[in-house]
Amino acid sequence: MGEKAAVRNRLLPALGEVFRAYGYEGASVARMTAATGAGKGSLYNAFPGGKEEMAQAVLASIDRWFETAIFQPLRDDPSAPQAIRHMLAQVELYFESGQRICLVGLFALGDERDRFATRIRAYFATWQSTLTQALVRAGHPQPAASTLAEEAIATIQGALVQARAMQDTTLFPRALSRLAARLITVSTPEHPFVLSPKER
Amino acid sequence: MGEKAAVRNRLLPALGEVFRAYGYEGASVARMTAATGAGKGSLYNAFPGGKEEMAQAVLASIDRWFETAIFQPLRDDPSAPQAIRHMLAQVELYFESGQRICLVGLFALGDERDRFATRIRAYFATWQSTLTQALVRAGHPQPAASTLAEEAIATIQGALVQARAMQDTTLFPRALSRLAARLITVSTPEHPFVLSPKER
DNA sequence: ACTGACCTGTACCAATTGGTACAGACTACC
DNA sequence: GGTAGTCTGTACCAATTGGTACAGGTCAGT
Repeated sequence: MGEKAAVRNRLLPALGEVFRAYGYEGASVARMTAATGAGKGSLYNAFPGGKEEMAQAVLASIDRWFETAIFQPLRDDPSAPQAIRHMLAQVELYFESGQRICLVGLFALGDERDRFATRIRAYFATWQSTLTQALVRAGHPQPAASTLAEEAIATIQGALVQARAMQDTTLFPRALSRLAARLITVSTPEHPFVLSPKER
Repeated sequence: MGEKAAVRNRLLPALGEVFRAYGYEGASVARMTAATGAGKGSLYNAFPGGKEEMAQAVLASIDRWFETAIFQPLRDDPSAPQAIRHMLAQVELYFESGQRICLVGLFALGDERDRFATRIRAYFATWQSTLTQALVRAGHPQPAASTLAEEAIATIQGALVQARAMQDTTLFPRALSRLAARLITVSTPEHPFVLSPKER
């Protein structure tokens, strides 16, 4: 049955928040039972692989969310500028205006990076390549689009760190709106220059 | 006598690397004795406050390093553009071209942020204000300079995350050289427009 | 109603956690 | 060379760690 899968999906959000708050090492089983309300038995029944399987499942669910909410629109939306705007809006919601951090980014920083290397790398690589595609369709020249996508992702990750460090709730939305100005051009295929709205 | 202080300073680098690798929660005393070569007795003699005091001392030593190597030049160097170039060069060295992460940024992400809140905030705030100063002296108009400094710091933090995630050793230096182009203008006080080298 | 599979709380495990106690080694100063 | 103070390795502590075992409960299909 998919019953076990249902239980897992019910537990995943709370598990994700525990990993976010305490990191991989700091996410103890006690904290997980407290956060999920589920007993140890249930936890280990749903995730026989223990902590590692829980983290893998959380990362997989994050992947799924980004895939449908962000990557697919970037690939498929007939209006690339709208897909990019949609990405920024979804990012702002997902990270709760910078109050919530990126678990993939957190895992990338520590020792646990190696354990989840392929998934972490895939998250960043897919984001960059789909965003690059959309930027090209939005009128950016090829090589610049790739660089711009790389910069955009770094800016998002960095702004999350910075916002938490400064405890400034306005910082992340500000960074995103500056990004919007840089990513979304008013160019046409015949006139592919990058102009911020202010400059026209 | 500064003997105890000397011992502490000798232990600090290794302790810093343990915190960097495993985070605050994952930095166990066993790992610290292994990394420092010092016994438990020595460790607790040098840092009676235990783990928390060790982390505080490490953060303080990072503060000191940035103060002398980066913040003071940004404030005092008669040539602001040179101070900014110096900052980027020092940052590249300090973070080992992106192979080493920013401990302050790491602590900012987790639960331990609250414990070290003032120090973490001061690190980011001082960096931004001294960089803003230098940017103004380098010819950027006031409000834009502050924004640009904020963006620069976010870019550095984000690129560190991204570089580790992608396991790409070229990414961080690339991000820094793009930053150089954005931060260092060829303007004069009478002609304070931001022009990248390519555009002139 | 019976059965079989699944689910879950409790008790338990060895190992490790951060931290303390302290005996002895070392050192500097008289 | 004695002595006071500082270091440091070892043994130890209660608490917590991730993980297992399992008895009982729940719930479907028959």
